[in-house]
Amino acid sequence: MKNIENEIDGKELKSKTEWFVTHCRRAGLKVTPQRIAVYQELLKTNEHPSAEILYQKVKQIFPSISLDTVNRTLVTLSEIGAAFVVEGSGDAKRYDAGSDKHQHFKCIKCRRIIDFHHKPFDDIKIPAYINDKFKVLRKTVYIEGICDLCDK
Amino acid sequence: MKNIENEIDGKELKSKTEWFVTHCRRAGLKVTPQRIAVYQELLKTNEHPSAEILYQKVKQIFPSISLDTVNRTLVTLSEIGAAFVVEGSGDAKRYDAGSDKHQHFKCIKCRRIIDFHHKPFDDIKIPAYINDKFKVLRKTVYIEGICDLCDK
DNA sequence: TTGGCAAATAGGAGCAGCTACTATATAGTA
DNA sequence: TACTATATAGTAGCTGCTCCTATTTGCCAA
Ligand SMILES: [Mn+2]
Ligand SMILES: [Mn+2]
Ligand SMILES: [Zn+2]
Ligand SMILES: [Zn+2]
Repeated sequence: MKNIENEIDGKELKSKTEWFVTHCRRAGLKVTPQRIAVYQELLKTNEHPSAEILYQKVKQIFPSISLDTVNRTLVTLSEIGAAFVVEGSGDAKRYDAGSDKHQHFKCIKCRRIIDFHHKPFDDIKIPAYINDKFKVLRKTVYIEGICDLCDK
Repeated sequence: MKNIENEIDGKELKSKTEWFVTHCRRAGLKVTPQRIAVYQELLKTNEHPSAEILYQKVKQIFPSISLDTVNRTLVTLSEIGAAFVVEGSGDAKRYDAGSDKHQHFKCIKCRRIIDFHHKPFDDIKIPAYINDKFKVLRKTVYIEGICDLCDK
């Protein structure tokens, strides 16, 4: 098992931010401190935070930011491929800036979303009749259950 | 490809309802006309309706039913395994009474959820380190993209 | 460097989709 | 048939966005 739970280091944070800045410019988006802050907070965690959680974090270093800006920023990040939504049912949307291929285990009790990477899941083949009929953009595998902390 | 788009026939509706009734009794749940109606409407469609859609349908034959009852009933159905939620992001929960193994294609434009069945997706193996650490309840594979109707 | 402007933000109102509450009704049973 | 725990209808309340408007700001061009 490839452990992908280690946090991002300062060097990677910097290089990813640089990529993000050029990527924004290329997409005709302004590089605002709010956007940088939201993106960096998302990069720094592997807890798949909701907009509200990110809002609380960014507010500590940027007290005037609004929740709406965080939400809009997250939509923008998704559009340019700098983040994506991890699907959930009913609860708040959860975001991920992870660029490496990986999958998720979701605890139905505590709602934790835990990264793992299982190579065979990357390689599952989409049947031809789906590719012929639809324009496929993404395939997703996830596992649900009770996590180690909740199962006592 | 196994076509699973055909609608349920009267015979199957009846037998599934009978199963549902005994299953409710066994679980100590009362068999109310509202529960039967919601369950049957869910059986009759393969469009993965939201609570609101089901509410509109059931109301036609049961005008006094409340949206809350539909929502509560759907939670109950999920608890006893008579239905499940198809995950989505942000929108209303979508429900499925399908008992046969199958997967979903989700159109990101029109939000249609289309059934298909690809045997290899049933058989994907969960890595041992996940099974060892967590109690696995479900594994899910889905495909996202643009459906044939939206892609013009 | 500075000025103009389109894009972005802050703050708040509005809305959808549940979920909780309470009085009434009813399924299961004795 | 009568009793009681469960379920329902109607409504209020809550969460998580999304829309609206006035103000600010990043970016570009002069
Ligand atoms: Mn992840
Ligand atoms: Mn289905
Ligand atoms: Zn847990
Ligand atoms: Zn579509």
